[in-house]
Amino acid sequence: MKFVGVNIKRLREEQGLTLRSLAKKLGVSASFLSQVEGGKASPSLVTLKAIADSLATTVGSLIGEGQAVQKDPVVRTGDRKYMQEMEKGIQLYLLTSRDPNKQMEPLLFKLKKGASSGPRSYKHFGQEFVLVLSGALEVKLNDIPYVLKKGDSIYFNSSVPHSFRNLGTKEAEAVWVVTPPTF
Amino acid sequence: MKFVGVNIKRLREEQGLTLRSLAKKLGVSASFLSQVEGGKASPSLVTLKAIADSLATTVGSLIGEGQAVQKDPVVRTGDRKYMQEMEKGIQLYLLTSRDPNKQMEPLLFKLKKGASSGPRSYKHFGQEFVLVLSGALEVKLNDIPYVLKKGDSIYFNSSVPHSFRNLGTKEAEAVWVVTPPTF
DNA sequence: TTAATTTGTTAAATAATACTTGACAGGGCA
DNA sequence: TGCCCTGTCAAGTATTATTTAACAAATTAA
Repeated sequence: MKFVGVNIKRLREEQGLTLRSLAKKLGVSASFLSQVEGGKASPSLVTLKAIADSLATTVGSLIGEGQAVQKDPVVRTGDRKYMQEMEKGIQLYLLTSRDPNKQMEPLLFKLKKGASSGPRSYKHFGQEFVLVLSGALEVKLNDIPYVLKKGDSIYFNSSVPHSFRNLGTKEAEAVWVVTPPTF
Repeated sequence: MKFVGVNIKRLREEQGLTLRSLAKKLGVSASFLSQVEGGKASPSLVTLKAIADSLATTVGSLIGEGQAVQKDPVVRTGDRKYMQEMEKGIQLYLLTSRDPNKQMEPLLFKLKKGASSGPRSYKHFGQEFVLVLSGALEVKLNDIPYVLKKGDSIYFNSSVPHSFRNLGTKEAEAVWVVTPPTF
């Protein structure tokens, strides 16, 4: 796992840290850190976590998870790819092109008047962010209802049971960003 | 690092995999996998990566990165916390409350007429998503300009040099989601 | 200039632990 | 009953994570 090292080295240098100073903070030898950076040694999970914390980043970042390069990064209003209706009256549009290395999945979420999603059983870990663009949306987390109007937003863990419902009298639109990507 | 194990176990069971079948796919012993799941042993980085791949997830997810529980998940339009002007005429508002375990950072991005950000030197790894809510925005990636109008969106790696500029004649608004969080 | 620190890197030794083998009890099913 | 499969544990082995110590090159101080 050499790619771990180069990232550590870059971050460390960017933060003006010396090999020894970082090593001291971590409680490991500078020599070992050097070997890790050079790909000549591979740290244990706990040390890697300590390194990530010290550099104010995540283990995932350090091992290069989600480092895709997009060819055509833009999705135009008219070119949004439509997902199947997940529930009656609920439409989803992809706001990015397909890419297995994406870290998040931005979607446009349209709910017709009265439409609601059943309580999604959590599939895997992750987090979600929703910003209401128009209309009114009720988001339930653990059966606790939150009413969101235009401009309101919400952030939560995907692991808590959650559902959406359009409360208003017209269609509701929202930006919905999920991590990690599921589509 | 016990929390690694429980996540593996849950995912494995969700996918209907037996301890031995998964172990065989990974090339490790079922016994060892059991110990890992039970927190009695800690896998090496490469094994953990293999596990993550086999379970169609990420190492970050497995070690529980970004598994926060938010107390008050909602941010109202009026309660958005204002960030300092990063550049002249550019305003940032937080769309979430502070939480060290967030995986992404959703921001509201307001650029006055003519405002532009200098080319951000990349600080660390990550990805960004921008959706234009009003006005027109020029995003430059590697000196390649993309003009985004209302409803257009863009997704790219933070590591490529990028900058923003308001092309229009009035203020431009955009949702800006960054991963991992920097604020 | 010269000496004294501090930088990153390497080789070899050791301490730790990742991983295996083999055996066990319990459950499902013929 | 018997057979096969499940997950778990103890003890051993093999691997490797980590340290110690020494080095050359670059910096800083005098």
